[in-house]
Amino acid sequence: MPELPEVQTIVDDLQAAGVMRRGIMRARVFWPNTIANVTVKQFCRQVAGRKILSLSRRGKYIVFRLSGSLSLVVHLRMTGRFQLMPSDAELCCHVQIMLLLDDKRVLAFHDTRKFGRMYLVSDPLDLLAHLGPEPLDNTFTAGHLARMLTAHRRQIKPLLMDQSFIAGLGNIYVDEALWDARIHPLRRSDMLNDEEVRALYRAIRRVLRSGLKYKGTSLGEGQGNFQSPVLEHGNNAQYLKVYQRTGEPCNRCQARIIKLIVGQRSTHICPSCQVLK
DNA sequence: AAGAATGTTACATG
DNA sequence: ACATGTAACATTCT
Repeated sequence: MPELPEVQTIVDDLQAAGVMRRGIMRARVFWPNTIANVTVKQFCRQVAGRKILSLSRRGKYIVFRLSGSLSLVVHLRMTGRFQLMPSDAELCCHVQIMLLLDDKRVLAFHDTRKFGRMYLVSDPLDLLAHLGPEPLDNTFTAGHLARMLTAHRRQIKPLLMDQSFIAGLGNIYVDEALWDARIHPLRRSDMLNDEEVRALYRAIRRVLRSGLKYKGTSLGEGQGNFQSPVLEHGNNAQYLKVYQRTGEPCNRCQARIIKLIVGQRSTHICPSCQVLK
């Protein structure tokens, strides 16, 4: 569910809520499969007594750097979220992991579909090495994107969704970026002209910045929907131009938005603005 | 009640 | 080797 702006919002919220410098008294695991690379027993033993030194994001991963050269790396997948609550609060049945902090608060990992994963690693770079560049980094330029695109001959949408190509984009923001750049999702990556590549570069950064500005995209009130650790929804949904707007008029040309399937994912386009050449 | 859902990955096929 | 398709993970919402 969460893409770069949602994950960054979660990291920012946890920092603002004062999670850094807090100690972890103990951990409880309710869904063992959430722990990806060690046993539940190892996880609980390793995490207890450590202090949270820093929090950061890489792609759609959250990295908790802990004391003693250990990092807790979390991927929320479709429905993962963090909740901060008093230690005497009742835990929802979808809470899969619970971290008891030394200030009488609980950092709960809530995940209805149970696809989320946590890793304990000594060096996060090992786990994150497969990721492509950060799209909002200063070092990521349009020229850089152009070279990356011509190195493949793939459909542009699945390529942008590929985390080893570029990190942090998912189904919503890719659809939005392609609409913004007027590019059909099935266009071959190496066939875009310079103008289209520059438009795509600007569009990717624009839609991500919009998501960040409005603290993420929440599409409804359901269990799987995006919610930040302080239990707030993001406000970016109102600025979406195509995602989940099937049948509604295009903001540029009034043509009706249509839905198609690309790379097994639902895809929303304006059939008039985004033509397959 | 069938189908879809903000993600990733292993495996199969062309 | 590379591009693409399928299934799996598990649950809720429409």
